[in-house]
Amino acid sequence: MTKLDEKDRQILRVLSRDGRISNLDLAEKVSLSPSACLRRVQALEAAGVIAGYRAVLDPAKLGVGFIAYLSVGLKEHTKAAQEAFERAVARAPEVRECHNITGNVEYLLRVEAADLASYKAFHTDVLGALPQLSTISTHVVMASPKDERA
Amino acid sequence: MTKLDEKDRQILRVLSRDGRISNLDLAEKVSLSPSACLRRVQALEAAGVIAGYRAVLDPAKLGVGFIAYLSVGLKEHTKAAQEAFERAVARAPEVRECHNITGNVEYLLRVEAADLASYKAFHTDVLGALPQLSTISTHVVMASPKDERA
DNA sequence: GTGTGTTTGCAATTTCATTGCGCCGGTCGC
DNA sequence: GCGACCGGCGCAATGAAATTGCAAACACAC
Repeated sequence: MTKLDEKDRQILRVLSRDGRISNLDLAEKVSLSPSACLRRVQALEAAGVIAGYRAVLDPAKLGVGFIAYLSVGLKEHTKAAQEAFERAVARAPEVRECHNITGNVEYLLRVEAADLASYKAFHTDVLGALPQLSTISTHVVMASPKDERA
Repeated sequence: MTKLDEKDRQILRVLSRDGRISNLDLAEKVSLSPSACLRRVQALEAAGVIAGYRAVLDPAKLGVGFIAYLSVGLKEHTKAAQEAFERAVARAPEVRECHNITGNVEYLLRVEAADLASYKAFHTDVLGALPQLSTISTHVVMASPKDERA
């Protein structure tokens, strides 16, 4: 993959909105023949520009009624402590995202749980079991006016 | 859609990892015939459990080298101020997510930009143009050890 | 046990993805 | 300027997959 041209960007725009559009429809949307279009998509996949495809699920329909972002600070900033924390987070299904950020705290987590009660359980059982944590603050999501990565 | 059974959950699990798996392969993975499997998928889509499909793009390959989360506080907490802010955010392509959260500040944003310079431009031109903001703090993402919603 | 409403698997049909091939436009070397 | 070369395109043929009708298997309720 040398460089993305306007057609490639168009394809990516469409696919990031509808990852399961048929190649035929996609080709029409970007004004290409199906074969040319498919070849571009394959090239984008091979180049890693398209990292994969996902179904977007509705949390509410799955019984997830509690979503929060957590700022988490560690006691020690050693490599070992960070790795231990990241391992724990990787294992916890409630944690959908974990970002290592700059600022007062080291991590920002996105946590999804069924309700406040199961969030509390997560807080106690998962977070409470980690000795390396110093500060935790919970920010409950009340709404997401924009969520393009949903 | 009455209720999700184990097969449905299995299907959702597979599709959220690989949204473009062929129905044939999916059917095999969940031990169903292709037709039965497809009908379940269609039902899940119709019920809104599957809200859609997306291609996951690699930000780095697209020239996005700067990702940050921003805590944003408003001066006034009026409905009008919130709506104005949300409208502005909806228009800004750099903002990929905007969550209305509890805590010291009202909003948490995820912003993606090409580099620090273009982030600064966003900060000045977009955020600087909003009179209703009181506090902004930027948390640069250094890494994302877990990002299931990517 | 029988009726009712679902869900399944099979098989036929249609639609789609995929690939080989020749064509066109642009580029480079001479 | 001219011809060989390269990259990308569309067309058409091929094979694979999605989709649907239908009858059997199943699950319950009565």
